[in-house]
Amino acid sequence: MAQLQPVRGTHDILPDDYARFRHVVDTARQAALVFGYREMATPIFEFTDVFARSMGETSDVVSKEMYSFTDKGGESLTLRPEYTAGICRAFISNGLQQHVPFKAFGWGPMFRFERPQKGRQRQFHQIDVEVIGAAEPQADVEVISVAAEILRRLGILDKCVLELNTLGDPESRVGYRDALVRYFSSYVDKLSDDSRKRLEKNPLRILDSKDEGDRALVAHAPLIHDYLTPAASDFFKALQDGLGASGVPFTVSPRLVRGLDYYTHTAFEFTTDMLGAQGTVLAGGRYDGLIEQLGGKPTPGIGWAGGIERLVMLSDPQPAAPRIVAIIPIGAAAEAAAVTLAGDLRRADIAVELGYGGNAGKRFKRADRLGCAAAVVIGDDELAKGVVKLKDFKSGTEIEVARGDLLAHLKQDQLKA
RNA sequence: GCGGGGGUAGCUCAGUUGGUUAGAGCACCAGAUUGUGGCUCUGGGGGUCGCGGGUUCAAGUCCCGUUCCUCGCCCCA
Repeated sequence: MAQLQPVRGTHDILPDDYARFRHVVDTARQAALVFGYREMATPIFEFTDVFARSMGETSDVVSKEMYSFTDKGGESLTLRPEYTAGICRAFISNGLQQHVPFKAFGWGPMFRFERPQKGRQRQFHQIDVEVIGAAEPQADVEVISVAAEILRRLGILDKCVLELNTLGDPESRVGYRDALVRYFSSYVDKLSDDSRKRLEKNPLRILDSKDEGDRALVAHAPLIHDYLTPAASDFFKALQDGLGASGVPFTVSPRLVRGLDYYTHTAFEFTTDMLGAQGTVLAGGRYDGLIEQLGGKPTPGIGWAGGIERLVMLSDPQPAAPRIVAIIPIGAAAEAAAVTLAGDLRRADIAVELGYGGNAGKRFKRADRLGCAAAVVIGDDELAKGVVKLKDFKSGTEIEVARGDLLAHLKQDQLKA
C-alpha cells in the first residue's frame, strides 16, 4: 500500500473510470441540449456568503460541511458544496434577467466535509440543470423530464423510482409546519433524540426519519396536502398532469422533504435501492425564494443535481474503446517513414499509436494489449515497394496496401477515431 | 460528529496455538521466437505486512494509539 495517499474522501479518476465518468457527463449534456438547455460553468469557489445566505446559516451543510478558507486578501471563500447557489449568483451578477427563462446545464466538482462512504466523497461531482425565471409548473415538468431522459439514455431509469412531493407555497408551508409541530409536540417523549432536535430546527425533517418509533408517529402525522392553498394545490396538480402527459412515471411521497431552506412547491428525488444508504441518485426542486435571498429581484427557479459517481456506479461498464491503429516500423529506415505516416493519418482523425521502441514482437504485443484494431507494418521491403502491410487484429489477416491507398482503406474499415 | 467491520505484492487473497529467509493466482518484465500479437513453456523483478509505540528470547499474528477504506446514523447527489 502506498504511503502517499490522496486527501481523505478524494479519489483519482484513472482512464478506465474516466471513460465511464465522461460517458455520464456527455449523455447528460446531450439530453439537456435536446431540451434547449445550454452548458455553462461557474467558479468552483465563491464568497462564503453566497452559500451561507442561500442555504441558511443553520443548515448542516453550511454549519459543518463547508470547505471555507480565508484567502491572502482576507476574503472568506468557500469551495462550492452545491451548484445552484453559484448559478443563481451568476444570474444576478451577469444581469441575465432579460434572458428568462434562463436554462442552464452544468457539471463539475463539489466539496463537502463529510464522513466518506461508498457513493459519498469529500470531492464529488454533479451534473446540474436549472431553469431560472419560470414560475409555471410546465417548467417543473420539463426539468424533471430532462432528468428522466438522461437516466433513460444511461440505461438506468428502470433501476430508479421518481418520488414526488410538494412543499407548497410559503403560506401553505407555514400552516403545515405549525400543524406538524403541534402534532409531534404531543408525542415528544416518544420521539427519537434526533427528531426532538429536528422538532425545533427543522420539523419537516422528522417526516423522513429512519427511526422505527418515529416512523410509527409519522404514519399518522398531518399531511401537507391538507394544508395547501388552492394555488399551491393547483400547481401540484398541474405538475402531475404534465408528468403524466410526458410519460414520466412517479409516485407521490408525502414524506419527501428538503433540507435546504430555499425550496418551495416541487420536491423530487430519483432514488435507487442498489446503492445502500446513498440511494438518492438525482434530486431537486423549486426554489422561488432563492434569488431574492441572494439579493436579486424576486425570481422563481427550479433545478436539480445528480451525483456523477452514483450514476457511474449504476450504469454499465462503458463504451467501446476507440479504434486505434498501431504503426509498427521495422528497421531504422522505416522509423522515419512511420513518423511521417502517423502524422498523415492523425491529420485525417485516425487514432494512431506509434510505439517508442522494441522489436516487432514487442510492438505487436503492445498493440494487442492496447486493443488496437489493426497494425500497419512498414519495413525495408515495404519501403522499397512503396507499400505497407495492413494487419487486421481480429481476423489475423494481412494484406499489402499501396501507401497512397492506406488512408482510404482505413476509413473504409471505419477506423476513424 | 457517533457506532460496527477491515487494511499482507499493481489486483484478488492465503498465512495454523506468536517461531528461522512472508506465499499463491492474476498482472508486469525477459527469454524460447532479433519481420508478427493472442495460446503455451521457462525464468525474473516487485513487500518498511497502512503508520507509530508496547509486550516478548521471538510479532504479519497479541495490546494501545493513529490513519485510510468500508457498513450504518446524522446529513445529502
